[in-house]
Amino acid sequence: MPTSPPTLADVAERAGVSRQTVSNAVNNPGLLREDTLVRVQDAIAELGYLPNRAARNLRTRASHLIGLRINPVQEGTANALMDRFVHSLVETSGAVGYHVMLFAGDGENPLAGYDGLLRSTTVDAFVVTDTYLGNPQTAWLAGRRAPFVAFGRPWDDPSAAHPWVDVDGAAGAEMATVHLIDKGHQRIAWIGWRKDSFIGEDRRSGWTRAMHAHGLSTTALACRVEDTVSSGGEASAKLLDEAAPTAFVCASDTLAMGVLHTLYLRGLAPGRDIAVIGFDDSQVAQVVHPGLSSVRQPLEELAVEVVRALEGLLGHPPHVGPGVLLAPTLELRASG
Amino acid sequence: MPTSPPTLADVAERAGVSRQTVSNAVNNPGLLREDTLVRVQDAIAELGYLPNRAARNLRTRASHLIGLRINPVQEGTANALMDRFVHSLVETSGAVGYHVMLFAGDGENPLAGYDGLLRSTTVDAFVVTDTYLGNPQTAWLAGRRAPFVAFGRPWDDPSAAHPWVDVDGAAGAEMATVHLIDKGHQRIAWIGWRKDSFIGEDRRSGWTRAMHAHGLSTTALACRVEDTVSSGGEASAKLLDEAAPTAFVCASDTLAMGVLHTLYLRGLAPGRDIAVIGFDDSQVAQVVHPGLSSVRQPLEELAVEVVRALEGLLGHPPHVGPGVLLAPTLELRASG
DNA sequence: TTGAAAGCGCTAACAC
DNA sequence: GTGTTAGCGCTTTCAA
Repeated sequence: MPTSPPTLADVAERAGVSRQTVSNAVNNPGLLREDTLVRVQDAIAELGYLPNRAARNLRTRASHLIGLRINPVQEGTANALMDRFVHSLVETSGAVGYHVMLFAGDGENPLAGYDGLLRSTTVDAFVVTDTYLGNPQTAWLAGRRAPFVAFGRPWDDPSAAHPWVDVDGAAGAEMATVHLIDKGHQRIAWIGWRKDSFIGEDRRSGWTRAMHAHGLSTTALACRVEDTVSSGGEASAKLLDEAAPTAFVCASDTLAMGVLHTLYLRGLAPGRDIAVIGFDDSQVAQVVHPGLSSVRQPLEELAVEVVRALEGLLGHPPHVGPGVLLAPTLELRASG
Repeated sequence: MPTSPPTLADVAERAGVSRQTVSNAVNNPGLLREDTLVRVQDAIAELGYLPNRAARNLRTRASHLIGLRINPVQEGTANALMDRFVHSLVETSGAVGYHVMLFAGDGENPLAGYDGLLRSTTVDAFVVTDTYLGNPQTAWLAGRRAPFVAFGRPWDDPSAAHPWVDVDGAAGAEMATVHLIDKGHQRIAWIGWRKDSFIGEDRRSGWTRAMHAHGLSTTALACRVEDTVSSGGEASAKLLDEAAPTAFVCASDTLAMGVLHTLYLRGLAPGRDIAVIGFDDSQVAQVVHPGLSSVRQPLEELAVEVVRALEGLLGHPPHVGPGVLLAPTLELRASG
């Protein structure tokens, strides 16, 4: 920068008022007389004044920064929620004066990073996303009375008092299954994650619910595997051999890609011979031939709710609303 | 938070020294006598002291924040560089005491956001990524003497004096083409972007170079289209009809997915009948059947160079090194 | 409605 | 080596 930016004092001098009056013009314009306000605002505009963040942060004991820990990209999977979520969060929080600051998780210790940022008052609050890991952060943060909003329900502790926002995975799987039933399918298989995944079991319950509600049996039509393409491929091959399903609903697009792979090897056409629906509406689902139908999480809407919760948390007095559960949508393409 | 965190004064009192000595213990430990240092460090540890960021920022006139503008996710494409790059950047910059702060671009005005963050001294520097747009930011930032590092060469102004880091797209396309030539292909087609894309033309030149170096003709084997799956599909269909290529090198994985689509429709097996190589090594390339070979950008290494440049820029005195051009790698899968 | 005084927590400069 | 003084730019009393 050529020279240091103008300060409150510069504006005050130019407008012929005191520094406090300028501060009021910025933060409580209602307090000023009309003509004074105009004069100060003119001076602000002429000088291109903007309050110094560090000074304001020091004084108000707030950084207007939201901390978000990001994990390494999972190569070889179709997982790409974060990209969309992060962007939505940045947009939404920016609109109410907050910025998103990223920090890295080291995988080993999920708490790493949180503590330091809190103690150094670098961030005002956190958005915690990887609540599926068994969730030590949320408990720890809650114990520390640190403000945070979780993307993900407190599965293991329904009485948890922190604000959260989540997507109704069961409703998503149910929607996909009902759609297939409406198209005439009766033997609809489920390929999901291992039983220790709350999210996986939740999604699976939507499939079960839809099947049973329509008087259809789920026996031998489900399996639980690792979230990899090859697992999805093997699971679908086995199911095709042993249970002859006409459709698959999967807990992820990654698994669904495995199913498409198996169909391809067997000369079966997705959508025509066998229907396939994935989960998350990843870029992969969008560009793969012939198009993979998928349950799409409303991440934009979710970010709005997260920011709303954040505002409550950081308000005076702080306010914690009830958890918010959003309904996903079904993106239909040629596969289902 | 239950109570406000300890300050320098708290530590000083506990260690029986002055505040300045504690500050020195943190920032210039070499200045202290051994036993004093130990005493202060003990007090720091006992209290869990960490310097208050806002105060330090105010005093040192630095925020230790790097601004990164992110754009909306491009749905329907395979573009996913940012996710990997952002993570690498966060990790690398975190290691040297910087955090990455995100802000949103509004698409309309590419300068929006930059100015305010600069004037409010919210960030120390920027990392500018979307230099392909015609690049108004870099020129504007340079004119404003704002510290920034570009991911992307100053295509339109080779004399630009700002630090930049880029990936050698021509080398990537060349590598892919040479690989195909080594496998015996002679009629290798190029599907690239429209001519106004510097990056696209750069990558294309690698294909041309490899072909000519091996005495192969490029006539009628290239086309330039929009970066969409359907464009890639149509272009490859036309090329197959009119020029009978045995292999395709594409400027993006998105285009390559279009090629795979065409091959599928014609009953041609990728890799066996027709080879296909994409660009960027997206998740799509990794999970699609039967595996899409792709040129992979070394984003981790790139982030390291970006941070190195940033450190130079923010050092005393500031130092601007020459631009850095990194070589991509070739990820081979069944398609090529 | 406006201004004066104080201080957020820290570090740079200097005196001891 | 260590302590003292001053001040970064802002907002929050409180007085005028």
